[in-house]
Amino acid sequence: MKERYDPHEIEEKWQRKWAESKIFQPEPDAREKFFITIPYPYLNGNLHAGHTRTFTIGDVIARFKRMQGYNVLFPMGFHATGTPIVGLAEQIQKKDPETIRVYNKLHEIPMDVLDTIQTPEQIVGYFSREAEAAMKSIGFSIDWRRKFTTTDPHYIKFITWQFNLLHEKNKVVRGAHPVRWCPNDENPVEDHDILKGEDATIIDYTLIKFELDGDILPCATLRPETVFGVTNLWVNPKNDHVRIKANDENWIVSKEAYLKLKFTDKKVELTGNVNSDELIGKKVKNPVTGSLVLVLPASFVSPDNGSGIVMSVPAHAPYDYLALRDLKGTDLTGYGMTEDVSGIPLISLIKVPEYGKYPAVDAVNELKVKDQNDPKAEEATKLVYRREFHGGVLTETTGKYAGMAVSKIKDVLTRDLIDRGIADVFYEFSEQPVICRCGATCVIKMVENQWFLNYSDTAWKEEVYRCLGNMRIIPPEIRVDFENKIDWLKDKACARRKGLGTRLPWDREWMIESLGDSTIYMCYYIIAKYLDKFTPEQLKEDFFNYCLLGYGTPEKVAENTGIALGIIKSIRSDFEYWYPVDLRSSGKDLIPNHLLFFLFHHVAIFPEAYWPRTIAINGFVSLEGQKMSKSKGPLLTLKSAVKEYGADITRLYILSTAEHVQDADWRAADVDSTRKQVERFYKTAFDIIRSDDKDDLKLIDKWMLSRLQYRIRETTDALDKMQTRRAVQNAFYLLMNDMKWYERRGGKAARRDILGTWVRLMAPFTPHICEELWNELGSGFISLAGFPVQDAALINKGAELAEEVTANTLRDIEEILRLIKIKPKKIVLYTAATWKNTVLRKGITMKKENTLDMKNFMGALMSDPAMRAHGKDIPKFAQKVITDIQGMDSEMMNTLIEVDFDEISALREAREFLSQAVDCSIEIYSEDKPEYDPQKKSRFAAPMRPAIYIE
RNA sequence: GCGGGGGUAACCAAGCGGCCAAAGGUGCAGGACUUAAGAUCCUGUUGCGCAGGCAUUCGUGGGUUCAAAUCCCACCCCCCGCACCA
Repeated sequence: MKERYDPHEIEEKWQRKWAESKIFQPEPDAREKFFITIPYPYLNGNLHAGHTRTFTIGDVIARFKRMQGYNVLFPMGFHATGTPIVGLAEQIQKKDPETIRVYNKLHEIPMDVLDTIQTPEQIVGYFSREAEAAMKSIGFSIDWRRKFTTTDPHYIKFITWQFNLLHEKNKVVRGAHPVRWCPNDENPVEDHDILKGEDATIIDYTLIKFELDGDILPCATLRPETVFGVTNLWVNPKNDHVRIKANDENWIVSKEAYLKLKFTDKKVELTGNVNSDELIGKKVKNPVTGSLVLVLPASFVSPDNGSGIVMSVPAHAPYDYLALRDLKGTDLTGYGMTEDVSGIPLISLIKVPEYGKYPAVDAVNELKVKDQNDPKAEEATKLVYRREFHGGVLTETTGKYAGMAVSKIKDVLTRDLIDRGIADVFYEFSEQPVICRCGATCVIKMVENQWFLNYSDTAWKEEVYRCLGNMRIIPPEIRVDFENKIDWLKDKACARRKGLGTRLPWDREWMIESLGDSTIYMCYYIIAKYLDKFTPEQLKEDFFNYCLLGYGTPEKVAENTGIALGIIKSIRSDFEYWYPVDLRSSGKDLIPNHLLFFLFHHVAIFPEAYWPRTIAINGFVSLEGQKMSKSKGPLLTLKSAVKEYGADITRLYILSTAEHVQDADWRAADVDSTRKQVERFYKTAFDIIRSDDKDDLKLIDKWMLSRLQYRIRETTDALDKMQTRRAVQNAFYLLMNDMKWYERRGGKAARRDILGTWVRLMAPFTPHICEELWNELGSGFISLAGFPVQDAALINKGAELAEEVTANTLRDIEEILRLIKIKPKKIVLYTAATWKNTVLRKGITMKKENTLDMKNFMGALMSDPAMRAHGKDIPKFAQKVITDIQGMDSEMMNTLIEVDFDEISALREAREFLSQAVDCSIEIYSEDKPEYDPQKKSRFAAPMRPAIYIE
């Protein structure tokens, strides 16, 4: 080995040797298997620091498990399905300047190369080559024989089989669903297509059909239960209204609402204009209560929201109450009305703790809202809504719904009303307007005949729950996330009109959406090793049915497909060996989508024995505090990080900077300091390897070996819980500090031994440098060596206490010297008298028996004749001992009473060290027999705390 | 709004009932080494203190306990997700 640490040389060398010796290409054997997968990367860019983190965590666990003796399978593939790559190809072909800039600067693709990746196929080819090279350059222990891309013909056969199966099992069904739609492009709009209104969500209003002489006045509301409290309808005289035919009904709505309705699943046809005067002053029938109510004018009614016709519930809606109040004294005879509007009685239907019978009235008074045009009306509305939603209960007014919580009523009631034919659902953006990149205003369109995965199916959800219940989730806190998301998941459209991927086998104009085709592909890694043994055409349904599900017989499959019988049998037995997935480790962004679907599809397709075992989640990576972005920057590619720092330093840094779901922040300054630490590690190791220390083990060696056991235990425990940061802290930084102290204390004899363990402890994190060092220390690859196991026999509490006393004493002396600011001539230490140790032990014993108080303690002590000799010193000391013991944890107490610790000889062994450290001669006595004690300092000695006298 | 996570010293970040004035790293200051710089190693980094001590700290305000950064209650602030998009 070389004296100077050269990461790139070492890393290339060991990566070559790993590949040559094929040590990461596992085959089934007698060992217990461990199958770990990380979601394959999507090929619309280069791997970045986020991938680096997720994949490195996976690799560390793979290496850790391998060293623990598991037969580890860690494969990798590439995801290319969907629309982004097609879109990217179009942008590159168009030479879109922004795209060119992003891919040249952020993704570091040279301009001449960029010219050669014009088609989706070229893009996929380029990025998969780059990704593989990058993952190799950072030393991932991946079995590359099993790589594939989701656009491969073999894979398409696999997905075809899967979807046919799901279709048969009724997991794929037909339906309609609302999407954001650009009428100009005639396409659904995705987030990045939106110019304005990105945050707008689709909310569903209930449309309640009030009747007017054979016409229907639909009123959109988010609170359908308030239909029981309707006193009138509102129409804005300034708005334009139209009469339309909606399916078989005649509706009257605002002109704007008509335009929106055209995109819904209703067949609408314009049949004429309607003047506001034709509506205002008329009486309409409430379809739910049957009562007749007036249509009245109000200025707050917007034509853009809902149908443009609003039902009025003044008891619970501040706007309605205000508008009604505003009408007081207004002359309505122009509308042909003679009714006294001010006499309309309010109808209360919700009881809520914060308010009286009419919450809207109370809120308006509370906030002193002037009229319907006062901005505070909005505030009052939100306040009432919030309180009624959370604390409100429906009253008798609502008939059979009385007693229900407001928060629970909406879906139930809407369902009931739709079933009775007196309501509909109407979708509306939560914010308006929503503008497409092309400049057009977006609408909500019902996409018909869409294919769905019916995730909302409760029986299916139950199975997923059961699966989750038997799984390990890391970290455990996020289990509740999964539970919530399972509840929340609705049917998911699983087909698209464009993009790369697999066609829906029974409806070939649709492409299978790309999240659906990546749910059970982990089992495909098992097949992927054999791809040269058959053509895609040979992969018929019964091949998968047998190999993955065990249906049928291998002989029949061989006959039917022409695939060699032996191959079919091998694949099936490989599957039975490797499956299920033991660990799927992923970034937290995939929880509400991919990981959820991963579970759903596994429970739908496989028997319980093959359901996933563990999911682990990690957070994102930011750069110098800034959020990373593939499309906007900043971006740090894996390739450039490794190029600059080397694989081991990059790995160690990214693992040590954050734990679990926390986001990691990549800071160049900190990476630099990691590099220094790694260099120091290398230098320390180099010195030890070069040296030739043979000596008997001293107390300090025993201390160091004892510390090492503790670090082994912590590192192992941390890795079991996938706490990479804690693992690195223990295996690297804390152990490094132990080594510093050990060397400072003159430790030598155990160094080589310790290094052998240390290097193995570090091997999962920094495998290359550890191979290089192991090459000098052990035999074979360290990647295949045994992970250190704690040796309880090497734990030496006595040695640890000795070092603790030494270190504490040194600190005390230094503190005193700092304060008195003199150059000492001589320092004298006095260890505590025997009787004080006896008192301490007695105190601890009594504490453990829960009998320790001053009275008991004194009684017990004074009953001992040997103690009475110190009678006058005992009370004060006993008091101090009680206080000290109160602050001790049980481990410390046990150590102090169980370990036979000779304080004075420990200090004597450390005398030379202490003396050098403070540059002064040191004498050590026991308080029992202080040969030199001019200031009577020895009486201040306490166990583990020698008295100090400085001349 | 709903759901989840989080607020700890100059900064990042551990700790989640007791050796906690609080791990580790960074930064800063001092010292050792060196011709010097760098690297490395020590020491310090809330305040006060000429004997190892004391006082006050862990978002804010209350409470429980012999003992709270850690448990309970209320409040304030920050971050993330809410879909048909990978």
